[in-house]
Amino acid sequence: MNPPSPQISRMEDVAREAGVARVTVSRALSHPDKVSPATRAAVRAAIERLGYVPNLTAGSLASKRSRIIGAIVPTLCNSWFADAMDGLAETLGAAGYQLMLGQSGYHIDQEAGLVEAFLGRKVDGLILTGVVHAPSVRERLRRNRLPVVEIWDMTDDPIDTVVGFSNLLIGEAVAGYLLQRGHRRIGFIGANEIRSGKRAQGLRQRLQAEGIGVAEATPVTPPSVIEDGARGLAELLALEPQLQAVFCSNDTLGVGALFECRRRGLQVPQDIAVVGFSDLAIAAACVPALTTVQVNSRELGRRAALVLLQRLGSAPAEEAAPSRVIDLGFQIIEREST
Amino acid sequence: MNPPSPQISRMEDVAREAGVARVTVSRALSHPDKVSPATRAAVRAAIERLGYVPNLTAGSLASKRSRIIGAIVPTLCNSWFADAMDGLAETLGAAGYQLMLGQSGYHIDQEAGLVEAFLGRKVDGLILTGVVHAPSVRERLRRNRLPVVEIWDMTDDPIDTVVGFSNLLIGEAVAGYLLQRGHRRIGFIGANEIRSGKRAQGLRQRLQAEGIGVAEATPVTPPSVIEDGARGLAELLALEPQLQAVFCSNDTLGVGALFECRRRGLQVPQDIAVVGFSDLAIAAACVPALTTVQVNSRELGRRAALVLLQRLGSAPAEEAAPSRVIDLGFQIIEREST
DNA sequence: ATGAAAGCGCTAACAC
DNA sequence: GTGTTAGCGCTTTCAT
Repeated sequence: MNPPSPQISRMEDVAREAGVARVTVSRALSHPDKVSPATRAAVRAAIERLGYVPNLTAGSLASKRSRIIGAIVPTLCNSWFADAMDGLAETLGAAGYQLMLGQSGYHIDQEAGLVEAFLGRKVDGLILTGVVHAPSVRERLRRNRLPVVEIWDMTDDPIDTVVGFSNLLIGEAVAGYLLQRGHRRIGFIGANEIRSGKRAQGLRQRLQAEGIGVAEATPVTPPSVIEDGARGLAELLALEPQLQAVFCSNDTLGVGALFECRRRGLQVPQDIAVVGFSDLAIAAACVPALTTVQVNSRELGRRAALVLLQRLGSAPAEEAAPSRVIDLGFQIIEREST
Repeated sequence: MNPPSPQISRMEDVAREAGVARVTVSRALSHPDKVSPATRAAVRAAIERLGYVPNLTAGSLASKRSRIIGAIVPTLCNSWFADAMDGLAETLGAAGYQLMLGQSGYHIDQEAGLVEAFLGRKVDGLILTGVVHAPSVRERLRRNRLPVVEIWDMTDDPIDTVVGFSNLLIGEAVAGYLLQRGHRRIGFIGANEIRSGKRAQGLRQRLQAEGIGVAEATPVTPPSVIEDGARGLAELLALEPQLQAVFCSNDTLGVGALFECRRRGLQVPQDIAVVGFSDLAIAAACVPALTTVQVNSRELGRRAALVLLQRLGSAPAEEAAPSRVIDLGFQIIEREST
C-alpha cells in the first residue's frame, strides 16, 4: 500500500513510546473511556510524537467492521445522482464512515460486479440505485444480511430497505396533470433505462384509462444530452404532427425539446406543453422555464445514510424507528412551459 | 447438494474443496499463469461451488497494496467536480481500482482530516483538489512518497503531480478578451474559495496593467446558486452603474447575473456583457446563451486516473512518460452574452 | 485499569 | 507447479 517509506510507526511503537501495552493504545483510541486519563494522555502524546496513523485495514480485519459504505450509481455525470452522493457522503462522513463509490453505467451486471467487489472489501453497508438487480445480487445480499438501501425508486419488496419515490406514480401524476389541462395528444421522450421506463409506463397506464395512446420517441442512450431532447421532439412531431404535450424523462431532454420548439417556431406552452423531470437548475433557468417533477436528491442521500447508520447502530438519536420502505414522494413544479 | 452455507467461506475452504493448498488458491486468483490449467480449473470450480468471495481486506493487509484510490473534492453538487469523479472512477474501475470519495466542503482542514483517514485506509494513491493544502498534508504526503495527483489548478511545485489548468491564466485570458472587445468598466462576481480567488486575481492583474480597476461583489459562499449571481450583479451595479462587463466565477453565477439583467431591462450583451466559467449545460441552454470558459472535467478526471495508474505501474501501455505537471488548458467559448 | 494470548484471512518468500 | 513457513497490524476474549 505505502511505497517504501522512511518509517511508518505501528501501534507497537506507540505502545513502547508510551510505556504501555499494545492493547492499551488500541483502547485509548477506540474506547477512550476504558482507559485512565493519565495513560490516555501518555498515549495521545506518544501518537503525536510519532505521527502515528492507525492502520484501519488491519483494524477492519481484526474487528470485522470496516466503517466503509459502498454506493453504486449509474453515473455521476447526472447531477441528481451526484447530489444524492453528496448528501450521502456528508452524512456518512460525519458518522466516521467512508464512502466507496462505483458506477454501473446503467448495466445490471456491471452493478453485480461492483457488488461482489464491495463485498470483498467487507463494506459495512451498501447503497444501490433502483430496485431491479441481478438475481444473484438480491439473493447474496439477503443471505448475507448486509444492511442495504435501495434508492431512487420504490418497491414493496426491497432487498432490505428502500428510500426513494415511485417512478411509476410520477408518470401517472404527469399524465393526470396534462389531462387536467386538456391535452389529449401526448408524447414521451425517455431514456433507455429502467427508471425512465417506469415513468413512461405510468404515463401510458393513466392515459390508457382514458383511451388515449402515447407517442413515444426512440429511447436515448443515457446519459442524455440536450440534443437528444431536440431529436426526440422532432421524431415525435413526425409521428404525431398534432402533438399537444410532451413528458420528457429528465430536464436535459426537456430543455432539448424546448430548443427544438423554438427552432421550429412552436410556441410553448400555447402550441405545445413540455414537462421535465428532476428539477435541475437548468429547468428554472431556461426560457421558457420548464415545468418539471421535483425530487430532492441530496435529501434522499441523507436519508439513505441515516437509515444505514441506524441499521449499523450508529444513528444519530434524533431519527425514529426503522421502516423498510420510505417513500419521499415528489412534486410537480409548474413553470412557464405548461 | 449443499444448502447455502450460512458461513462465509474462506480461502482455506476453497483449498480443501479443491484438494490443494491455500497458496495455490491465492495464486490461481492473483497469478493464474503460475498455476497449471488443471488446478486452475479445479480451484475455479471450488470457488464457484462455495460462492467464495476473496477477503480483500486481508489481502491488502498482507500484500500492502489496497487497490483503493482516495479522492477529495470540495463537493459533488458542483457538476464539474462530479464529472471529474465520473471520469476518474470509470478509468480506475477499468483497472481494478476502487474509488474512495471524500468531500472537504472547501475547508482545508477538513481535507487534512480526510487525508489522514485515507492514509489510515492505506490508499494506494490520492487525488486532491487544488494546490493549496494544510502544511501537514504536503509534508506528510511527500515523506510517504504516496502517489498524489492534484487537480483543478496549476503549480510549478506539486506535492507529486498536478493535472489541471491555471485559474490565474483563465482570469487573465478573460480580462484580455473583455479588453479586446472594448470594455473598460469591468466587474467580478466570485465565490469565497481559493480557485475562484485566483481567477479574480488573474483578471485584476491583467486589467491593472491597463490601469483599470475591477468592481468586485462580495464573494458568495459556495456552492453558488443562481440567486447569488443575481445578488452579485445588483451589488456591482450599485458600486458601478456604468458597468460594461462582468466575469462570473462560474456559470451558475453567470446565469444569475443574466437573470438580474433581464429583470432590470438591461440588454445583454449590448448594455452589459457576461462571461461565466466551466461551461455547464446550462450555459448553452439559457437565453441569451452564456459565453464561458470551458474546461473538460471528465477528461481531467480520466487523465488524473491515468497518471496515478502510471505511478502505480498499472497504466495502459498507450500512455507516455510521466510528467509532473500536466496543463490541460482551457478555452473561451463565445456565445450570445458577449 | 491493564496486559497476554490468540487470531482476523490473506500473501510473500523460500523451499521442494 | 506446488507447498511450507511466517508474518501483515490490529482487536478481541479472558485474566489479573
